Amino acid sequence: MATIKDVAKLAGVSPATVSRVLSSTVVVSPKTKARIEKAIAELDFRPNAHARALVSKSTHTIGVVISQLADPFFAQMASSIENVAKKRKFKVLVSTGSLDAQKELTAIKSLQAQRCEAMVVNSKALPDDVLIDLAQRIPGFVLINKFIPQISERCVWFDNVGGGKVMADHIASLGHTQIAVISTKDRIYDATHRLNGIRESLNDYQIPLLDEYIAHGTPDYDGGRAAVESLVLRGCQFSAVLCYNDAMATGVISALTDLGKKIPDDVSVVGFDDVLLAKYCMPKLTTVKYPIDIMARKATELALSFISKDQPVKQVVKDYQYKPFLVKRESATKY
Amino acid sequence: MATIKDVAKLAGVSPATVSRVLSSTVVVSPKTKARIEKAIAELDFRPNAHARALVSKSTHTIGVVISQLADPFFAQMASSIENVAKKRKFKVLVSTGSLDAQKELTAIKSLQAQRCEAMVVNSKALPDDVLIDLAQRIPGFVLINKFIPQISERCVWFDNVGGGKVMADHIASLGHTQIAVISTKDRIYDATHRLNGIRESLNDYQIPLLDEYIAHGTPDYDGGRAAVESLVLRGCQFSAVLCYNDAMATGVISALTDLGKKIPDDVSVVGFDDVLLAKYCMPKLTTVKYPIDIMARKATELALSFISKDQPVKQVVKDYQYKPFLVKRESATKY
DNA sequence: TTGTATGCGTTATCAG
DNA sequence: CTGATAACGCATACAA
Repeated sequence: MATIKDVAKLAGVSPATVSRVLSSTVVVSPKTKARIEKAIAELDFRPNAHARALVSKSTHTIGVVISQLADPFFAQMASSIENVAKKRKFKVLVSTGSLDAQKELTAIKSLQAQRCEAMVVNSKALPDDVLIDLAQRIPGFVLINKFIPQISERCVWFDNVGGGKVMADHIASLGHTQIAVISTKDRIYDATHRLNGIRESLNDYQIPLLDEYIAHGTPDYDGGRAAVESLVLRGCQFSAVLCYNDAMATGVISALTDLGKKIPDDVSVVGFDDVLLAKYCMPKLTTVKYPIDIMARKATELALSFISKDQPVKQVVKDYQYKPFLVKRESATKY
Repeated sequence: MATIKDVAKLAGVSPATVSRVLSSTVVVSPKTKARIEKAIAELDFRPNAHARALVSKSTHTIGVVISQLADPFFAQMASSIENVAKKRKFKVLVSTGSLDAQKELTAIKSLQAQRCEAMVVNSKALPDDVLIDLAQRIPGFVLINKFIPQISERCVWFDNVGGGKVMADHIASLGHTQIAVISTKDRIYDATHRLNGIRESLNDYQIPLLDEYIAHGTPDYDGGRAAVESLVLRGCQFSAVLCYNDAMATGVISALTDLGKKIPDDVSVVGFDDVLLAKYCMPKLTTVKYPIDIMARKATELALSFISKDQPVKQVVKDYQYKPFLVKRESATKY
């Protein structure tokens, strides 16, 4: 690939002058400018971003860490981030961490090696102290899925406990008393928080939640199916199922349907997240809204604001918590 | 952030020696090596990827161009690419082109500026001659969604015409004669090809396909719904609907259900792509499999092979065409 | 085994 | 308005 020198030679000027028309920051005579532009086009010259990064000490890049690209939830998140980044002329570098602390750290380090100025990370596995350390080292570091008091101003997070409450409240107020919960196998705090919320709510309603009524599975369609099977195997009787996410809920519905149950007439099912799928499936999923698009947008703007030279009005906000709310559709009804 | 000089100073050696332990290509005495590693850890030193790229003239990066990250189909594709890239220690740079020729070109140029060595691009809007030109300029350039004779060895593509045939054949052989087609509003050749395949098949079966039985909509759930409405408005009578993709198919099912139709008893619906959603929804979608995961893997390996220094056995393959096949599930049945 | 010097492709400073 | 020149952070050829 042609370099700036090649262009300079072809146009009969110095590299410096070529650089000037590239950045169009200094006035260059129209004639030479035209000559240079012609040379650029002729050679199909593309300024080397690495050389630029090196000398300008800035990359205009925002790094994103998520567990997996294939998950619709994360794809949505990455997409939202890219949208606001694009507006600010920032490149996006996506790295996946797959629920593994080592891999998450590797992903972040790789992003650091690329000298990302900002970083939006969804960390499922890294301990808080590591994240705190990272946040203090990286100017544009923002967490998008958890709250850590010491770096609260860098946390955009979702109230998972509240989310668990919302779904349990709904089902309880609908008159259900035999309630099963389907959670994820992955040992991640989201699941624990949601379960805690469910417990709190059910406790308020004085509805028991026995351990055997809590089943686990992979956080997808198949996991939902498997969890239902284990529930049935244990002889559990239930008229409502609260699921860790929407994908599991669709699996649950499928498995229950196979068992001859009507949804929601025989069994009510509630999902979590409100991904696109929830609206598509039949019956449409009653679920808890996780406003990941808004949150991702906020996180990106926040990260970018940290590295912006024009320091605007100092934020008074302590942290950025987003609240869940119920989206009532068709999969849950009165007992 | 600390540089190699800082590390060298702290360890009391020259930058060159630090570089040597980093690349571990030359033997360094255990003692100094230990000292250097201690310094690296102490300073939290992360080699600057840009400086490395500059001097080594290699970035170990593969660029990906897709229209939008949020689409499950593309998310799946990006994910597959990342998986094989990761194994080869390649970074992935994703850029979105959103069905717009200008934006697609910008995305590719940006990737070039980053000096991506390989590139897997899904181009919906760029004219063939531009793509040919690009392919000749960029060593690791691979197209993942179309066939262009002049650069056939860089084309990993799907037989969309065959896909259209497969779905129409299925429905026709099931005894349907009143068939509606729902296509996308976007003027992209995929849609045309699929439609051509449908026409060919129906022609063989001597089943007419009137223009008014072809409706268009955005390629998503809402577009599917809207298309059904316009079909009904026109007074079309049909017992089967062939859809441009799975998302539209779910919209179609939803709209028809609202109209009091039973799927598949009253109307059969066939999707396209076989994204995750197709298995999740109810009834489960009968659809045409688009093996995007395998194709993405292939495309990545191909792109990487083009830039690999150890030139293996010269490929005899002319191009990489993937064939559609029907996935029979629940949404289509006999007339 | 280690250090010195040079260059990768740009931008920025300083003369002219 | 334009041209040298230095510097960005690192890897490597060449010396020692």
